[in-house]
Amino acid sequence: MDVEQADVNLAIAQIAAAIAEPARARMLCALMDGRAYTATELATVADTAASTASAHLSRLTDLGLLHKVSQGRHRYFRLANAEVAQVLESMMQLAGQQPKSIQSTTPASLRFARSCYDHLAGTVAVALLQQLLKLGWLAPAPGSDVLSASGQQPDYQLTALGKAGFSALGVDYQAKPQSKRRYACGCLDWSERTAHLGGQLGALLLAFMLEKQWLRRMLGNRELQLTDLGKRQLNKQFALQLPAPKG
Amino acid sequence: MDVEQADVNLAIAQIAAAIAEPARARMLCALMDGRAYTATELATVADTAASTASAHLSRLTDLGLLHKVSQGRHRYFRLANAEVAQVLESMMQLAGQQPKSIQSTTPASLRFARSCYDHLAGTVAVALLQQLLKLGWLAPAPGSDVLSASGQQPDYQLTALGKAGFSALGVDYQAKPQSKRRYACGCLDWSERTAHLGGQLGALLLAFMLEKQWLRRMLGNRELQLTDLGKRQLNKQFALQLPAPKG
DNA sequence: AGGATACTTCGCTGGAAACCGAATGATGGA
DNA sequence: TCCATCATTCGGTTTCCAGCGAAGTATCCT
Repeated sequence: MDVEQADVNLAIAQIAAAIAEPARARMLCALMDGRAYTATELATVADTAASTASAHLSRLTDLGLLHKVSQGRHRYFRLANAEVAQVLESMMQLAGQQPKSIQSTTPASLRFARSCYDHLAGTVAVALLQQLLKLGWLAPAPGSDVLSASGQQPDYQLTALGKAGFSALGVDYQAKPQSKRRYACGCLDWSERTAHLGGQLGALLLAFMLEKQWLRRMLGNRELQLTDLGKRQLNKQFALQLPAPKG
Repeated sequence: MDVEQADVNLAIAQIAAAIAEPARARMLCALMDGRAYTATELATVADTAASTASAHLSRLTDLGLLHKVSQGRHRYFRLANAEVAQVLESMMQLAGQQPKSIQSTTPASLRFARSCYDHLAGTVAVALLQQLLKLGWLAPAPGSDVLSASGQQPDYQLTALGKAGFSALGVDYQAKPQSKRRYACGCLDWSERTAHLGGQLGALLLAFMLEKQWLRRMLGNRELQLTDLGKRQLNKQFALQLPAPKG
């Protein structure tokens, strides 16, 4: 057996060892839904102390099985790529079962709409970003990884269509050159686990929606309430269909 | 998380743990060529003592990753099914390499043609069985697993075509009712690692080929020499193309 | 029948790693 | 600015298992 082959075997053994620990296997299975989870959540899934979970997550990340995205004081972990999912998928098949994901225990009202720093987050925000991309108002910026393969959230740029649309709405999309902040970028949504719109444009948009009474701040927390006006306007301006906020 | 999900995670962890040990990973990678290897060979691949390898192989077999076939004093191990190979394949892909197999160190002359107890084995025998199946002289017996999924080698039966063919050749395919021995069955070939023809019919066929001088016994070991006559006859009677015996 | 070969079982040892709690950064919210 | 929360690092304990050799069983080869 030649040296190169031995390397492959060793690599396989390392990968398998990373999955072999029941706590880590639980984490990885939970991540099979393709979303990102925080370290604390994964500690819950794994049923271990936070410190133990942290060590597990470090190992999985170092080995390249997971991808880590820091956002504020949270660390979001997701599967690094499709190949990792493929390995887990094939093992699940061998185990004779189908993948499931863990249940989210986030309060429904917070999941629906809330502020994320200075921009909108939650179900509404995720749907809005996807709609803006679908309508062609926004486009991924050149050189930006759409699927955040690099671990960075993608950048977006306004299209001509988007500029016209926001102008017509009365949104001053011409951001003041506020320091070096990114203009428009994806921001990982902690309830939906996919991106919503962040950056300067996201902040402008939230300010606009609050000013126009599409959204109302709830007292005491980051929850936002979508008004009837807001619901109608989102539907009218962006053809956005939303489910009723549960809870 | 519900109970059923926890079971899946645990199963995955167990599978991964079985692959995680470098020695076992080496064995499994060697088995990726789909052939069967003996415990001793796999101990060599794993670079461990025979006793250690035996424990590893037991674990892999108990977990359902390997299949064990006893033949004489040898134990042949192979991957249990395609799903296992799929898991390893995906891990190899993740490791960024392609599978290779270990080199066989069997003397070439022995690999080509030899006796296996009382029937023919080696490259010639494997090719012959496949040709008999292809020509329709033999067919898998009903209720017999063709791919030895049950761990048993498959049984075969002579078709009408086969009976006519052997009659014309002068092979007395009507075996004497020798105890309870199987009439025609696959027999794992230790150099080719796929089945050749065993059982009463296999024994009859070898006797016939020796009598007709298609094969000659070499002195001192189980090696058999394919004569020029034998080569011509195999080609004429069975349309069998053979590579030249190397070594 | 006897000797060689293939494999397994047993008992023991050593090293690797999973685990937790406490202490220490890092960040957001009031 | 202070506090709460999220996450990581550190130290010490415990559990697990891979490893070997020796002895035992099965099978073959002559």
